[in-house]
Amino acid sequence: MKIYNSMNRQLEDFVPLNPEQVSIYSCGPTVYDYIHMGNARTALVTDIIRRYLVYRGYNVKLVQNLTDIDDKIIGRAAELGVSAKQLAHQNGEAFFEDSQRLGIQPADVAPKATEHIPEMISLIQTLLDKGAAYVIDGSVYYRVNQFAEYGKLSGRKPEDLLAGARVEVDERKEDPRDFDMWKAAKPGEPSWESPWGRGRPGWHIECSAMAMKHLGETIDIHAGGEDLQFPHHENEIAQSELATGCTFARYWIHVAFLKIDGRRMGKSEQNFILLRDALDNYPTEVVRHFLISAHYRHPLDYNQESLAKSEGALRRLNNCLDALKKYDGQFEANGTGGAALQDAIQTMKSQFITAMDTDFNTAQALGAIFTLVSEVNRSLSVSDEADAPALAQAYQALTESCQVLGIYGADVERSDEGDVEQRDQLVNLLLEIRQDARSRKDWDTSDKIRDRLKELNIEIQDTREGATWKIVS
RNA sequence: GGUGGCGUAGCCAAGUGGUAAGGCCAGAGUCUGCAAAACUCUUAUUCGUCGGUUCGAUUCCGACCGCCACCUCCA
Repeated sequence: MKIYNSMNRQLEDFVPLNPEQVSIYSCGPTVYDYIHMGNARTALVTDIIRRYLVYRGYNVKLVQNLTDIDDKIIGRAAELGVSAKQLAHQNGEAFFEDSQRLGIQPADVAPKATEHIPEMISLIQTLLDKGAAYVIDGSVYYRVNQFAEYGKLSGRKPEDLLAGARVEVDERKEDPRDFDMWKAAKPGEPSWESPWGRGRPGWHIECSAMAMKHLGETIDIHAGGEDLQFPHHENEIAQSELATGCTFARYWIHVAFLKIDGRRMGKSEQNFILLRDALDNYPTEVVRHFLISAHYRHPLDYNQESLAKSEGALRRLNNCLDALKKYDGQFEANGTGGAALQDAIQTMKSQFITAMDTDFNTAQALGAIFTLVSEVNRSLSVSDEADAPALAQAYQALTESCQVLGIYGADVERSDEGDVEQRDQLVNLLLEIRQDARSRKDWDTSDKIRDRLKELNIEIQDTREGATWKIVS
């Protein structure tokens, strides 16, 4: 298995530090609002990496943090007239809810910054003791020139950083590159007691402290949006590695940006798409398919057309899987046919693994899946029962792969079981009556049933084996 | 200004030093009382432009054009 490590800007063999358990830290959202599609992309990439590692036999411990105290939260809370704590709590809960709706499996640990203040203070103190930090007016700054490797993740040289005309100059800092780990409290803002007076943690120290607390001094995979590479991840490395003397993270994964209608999604552009809004308009699997239709290191554009394409692709997949379902488990059925299909199944399996093994190439993996879908449809269209064992295998191979990607079977049946059963019986009764009418060539009655059911979002399909129906939206 | 990335059919998107996955759309067909749905088939001598290396490049190198991201809070 290979992972593109942004630390070295190349594909590297993935060898976990501890073969018994792969550790992953994923930078979660700052909970000043509902999460948007960009957050969702990063969270989904992490989810799929984790699912795939599990599929490949690894145990995985995933930590995904929530930044629940920062300037934006304080500012937004003030606007809304609620406490920062309350706002962060609400949005944190909403984040879990939205993630679940996207079919993201919960992290093993979802630490919150405000619940790790002692760990952060302790880490800051360690850095102060090592001379890698200094205190000014109750704030603590990291002394970047104490860390010789600063810039190694983002590939930036000190002079490049210093030359940046856009760096905000804080005259009190020794070096423009220095960043705060502890911010002295301002009146009216939430604050915590510390050896340097009341204040709150800086953004970067949160992740260093929480990652190390829950995963140890060295973690296998650290993931986040590409915008976090600098300065956030760079600063995490500086803090953590200077404090422990160990490599902080062995593989750095950066997820490319999601764009909206060709433009960068941003507050200033007024084009934020919230995940919950997308999920109100499209099924979970469609949104997931869209998000993995391009490789995670390439930009992806969110627009109606793209989502419609994913809808079409999912329809094709689901039709195939629905048709295949009746063969589920029939491995021992009679018949030796389906040799070509057997080959196609093996090809799909190996292509799927090759694709995912190569830096989690979900787009390529989807290609393998859909190639087999065509193969299956072809086999199904000749409808040779001798193929049953091969079709059963195809069903299993397909659902297994799709479940790694989370594009099949994620939806939960929401309706009450009893009602569903009764509805099914009623619809089947109508179909029976319609069939009687059809055998009398009473097309008026037949069409009326079809049309009226259509109005109720129940679509009848006349096939060779008789009429079937399904709910459409 | 510095750093990095991208440019593949109508659209989206994989990919490889040896001759272009997959999806959507479109066209044709199968099925059907009609329809819808579904399924099948077809659709890039060509991978931004121009050079170079090579027996051979979309794939490597160089230049150019175009687009984008980061350097500031941001997934």
